[in-house]
Amino acid sequence: MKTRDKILLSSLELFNERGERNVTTNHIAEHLAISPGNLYYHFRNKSDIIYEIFLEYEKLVDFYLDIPEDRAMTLADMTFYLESVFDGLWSYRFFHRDLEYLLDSDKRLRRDYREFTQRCLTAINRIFERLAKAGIIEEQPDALRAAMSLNVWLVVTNWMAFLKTAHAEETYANLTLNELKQGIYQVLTLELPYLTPAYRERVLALREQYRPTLSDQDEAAPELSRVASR
Amino acid sequence: MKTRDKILLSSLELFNERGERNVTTNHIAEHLAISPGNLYYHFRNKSDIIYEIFLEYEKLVDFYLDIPEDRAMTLADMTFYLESVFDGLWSYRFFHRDLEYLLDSDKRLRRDYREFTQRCLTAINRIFERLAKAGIIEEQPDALRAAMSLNVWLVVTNWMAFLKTAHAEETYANLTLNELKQGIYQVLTLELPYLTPAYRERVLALREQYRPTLSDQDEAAPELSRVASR
DNA sequence: GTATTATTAGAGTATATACTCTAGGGAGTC
DNA sequence: GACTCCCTAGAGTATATACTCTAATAATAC
Repeated sequence: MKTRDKILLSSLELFNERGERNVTTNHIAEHLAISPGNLYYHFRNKSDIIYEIFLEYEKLVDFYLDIPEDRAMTLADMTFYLESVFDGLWSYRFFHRDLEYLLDSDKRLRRDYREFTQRCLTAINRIFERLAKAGIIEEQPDALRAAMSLNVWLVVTNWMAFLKTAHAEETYANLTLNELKQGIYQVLTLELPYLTPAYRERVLALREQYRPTLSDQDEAAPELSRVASR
Repeated sequence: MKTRDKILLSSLELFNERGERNVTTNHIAEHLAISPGNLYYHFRNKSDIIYEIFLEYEKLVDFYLDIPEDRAMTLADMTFYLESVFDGLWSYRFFHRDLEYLLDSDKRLRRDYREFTQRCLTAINRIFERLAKAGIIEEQPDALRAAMSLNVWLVVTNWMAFLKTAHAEETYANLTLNELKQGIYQVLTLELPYLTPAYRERVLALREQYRPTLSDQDEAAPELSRVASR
């Protein structure tokens, strides 16, 4: 593997583990057992590393959220979208942690992220449209669907931050993909009132699979899981 | 005003303006035209300053979310809760920006914030209970109400971050309290399907008052407002 | 082989940051 | 006046951080 790619990979790994703020370029070089000079030969600065990682993230999610138009949408499709999005969030989880600082430090990133958000919102909107067309949820006026999509986005992008604050200990290392996917429970909660009678039971059953469990939660905070799942 | 209080006030102001990460203790001292030594006479370290500011924030929100039990809840009450919470978010808006880093750097803060979140969730839950009792929303099973409350929390605490990323420019200074309160539109969107026929129209009208407007939004991102409000 | 280019090491640097230390001023008390 | 206590100034420091510079080595082209 090329040094350049190794740098990107290690950076992502360290950022995810410790948070971008706690990872310096020297750390990255040290972790790879290369010199700082070498690192700066491949990247002009730290921002460039982050920006390239973002481009990967963007590409991944864009790929996941590419909605085929040739057939009716199924529940399996919806599950795939949800699972994929949370997989993406997981793989690049450092990103949303320091998002605002990152956007303030890099104009390209701000611009691109803004457009990325926009595309995601549009994709969510389209998924709702298609779910309605497939008879899974009821048709809704455009304005409502847009507001619902935005709420889905807010819940999805904030779920991880919530989980981390809900933990008792420094949770950055502790968090698991499984816990993260309990966010799907919350997203499906948003959809509940709009389900058609034909699909209601099936979606409820699906949702049940993501219900937060006591065992997954931090034992030091049992009251939380109780509130979230009672 | 005592120097100690001036330090807290200036810190909050600078944190809100520039983000905690971009404000050093030396900046704070300089802004107040006092010496670093003086600052450190009053506070052992930066964490202590942040912690005390959090205690104020906590106190404020706890005060806002103290739900009286002696009478039926009204729409005006609900509006008050929503407005108050967003006022609080606004006054201490630096806090949620760097939340995860702050919690990782201060165990007291992590513990207290966790309990704070818990209290807020409980309060939201109680508000839903009382709204149901007052005939404003339909009664819901406990589990659903809990999941809904959590979604409200996620939307409320993430709304500001979303707004800031939606802006084209460094938006930290640009954001206004008015824009922030459009988050109420999103929260009311969550409640819509559960409203009783008796109150449906009134809440829709209330919600309309918070609908994001084009003029408030960044002109460089008109497509966003369109999606959010069409 | 030789010339050229790509890659790497590693010491070094300018700046920033959180925080310390010492000396002393002012106000009240005796 | 002297003593005490609270507060303040401001120079200073250890460490970290992003990044640079030079020289050398490996790879490739001719």
